[in-house]
Amino acid sequence: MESQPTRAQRREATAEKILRAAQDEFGDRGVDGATIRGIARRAGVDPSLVLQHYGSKQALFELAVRPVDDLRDDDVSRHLAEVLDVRLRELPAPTRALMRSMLTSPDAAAVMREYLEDRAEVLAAASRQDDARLRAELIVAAILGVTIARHFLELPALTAADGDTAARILEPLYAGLR
Amino acid sequence: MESQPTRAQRREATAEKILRAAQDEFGDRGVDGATIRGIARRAGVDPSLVLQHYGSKQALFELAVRPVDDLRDDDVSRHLAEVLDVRLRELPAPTRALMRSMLTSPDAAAVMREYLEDRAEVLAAASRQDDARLRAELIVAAILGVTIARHFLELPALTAADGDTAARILEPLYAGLR
DNA sequence: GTCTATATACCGATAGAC
DNA sequence: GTCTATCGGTATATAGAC
Repeated sequence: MESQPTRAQRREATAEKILRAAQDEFGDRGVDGATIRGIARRAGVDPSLVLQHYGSKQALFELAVRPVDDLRDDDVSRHLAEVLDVRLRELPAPTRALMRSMLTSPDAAAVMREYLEDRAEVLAAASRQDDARLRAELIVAAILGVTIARHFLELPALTAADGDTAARILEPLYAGLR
Repeated sequence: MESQPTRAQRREATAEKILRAAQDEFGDRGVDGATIRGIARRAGVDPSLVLQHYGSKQALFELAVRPVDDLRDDDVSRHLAEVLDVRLRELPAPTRALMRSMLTSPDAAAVMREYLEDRAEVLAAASRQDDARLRAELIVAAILGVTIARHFLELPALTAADGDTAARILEPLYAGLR
């Protein structure tokens, strides 16, 4: 119907490129440190296009940090090994952007809190312990700390370790949940 | 020798007041979010006095986040209960300022890494396990995550819990270190 | 549709009046 | 010693030229 890629398609492709650049920039510098200009530079577009497409820096941030479902948490017994294997390797760009900003942006903190509460609820639901909810929150908090120590602080032994080894050491935390 | 409080004493008192205000401001907004003007407002002094006393925002930050020795970690067996009891209650102002900025400021991240490495080294030294260092780093990382979840994300069950209960649940982590 | 130019608002830091 | 005034820089966001 149209010659080559549609105008709408080209516009869509540019928007995608900007969003990915935003995730990288937010992931490296945090909400406050990131700039529209920096995002545009990464995407290879004009700065005004960024706001043309997404309205404001804040709106773009909220799209950029929408958590990805990279974990299948239906199998609780495999939860730890899986999550650690994922968290110790590479962090998805939206997750990295969210974590980088959660201590300085109330909005990012709220998104992270809801995400962790969801995961804690799933974990606690499988248990019959009366303190299951506290145990579950301690587990997700511990994994959060390990992820920060690995990707943002780079503690040496933790950075060198693989997911299975770390999972074996943290395993006892899950025993109390059964 | 001098009438009432010395000029030097008054100057010292003002400097102290500014430093405490800076710890609060950095603790609430992070390095980037904090402003010289905001610190001066909290301290009830003129903005120019802040730089008059401390030279630059960065120099003031480095003084403000100097970690406090609030933990006696010579007794490893009591380590967990003690640290959790402290970390779950109130966070010292310098610690709070350091944690708030560690994800967005490379300098703050470096200070936090060194602090955690020190603590991990002390913990690992008491063990004869060959993976003691990794176990110790996992422990300090977990405590870091719990502290963030409690004071910055405010996970509900964790916020309501007391140190002893949380320590009892996390206790198995230490068993593997012996 | 894309980019240039700019309005508006803070910031850190400095110089100098009092 | 303390504060006023300001410099120079950078940010978001907008309006209009092309």
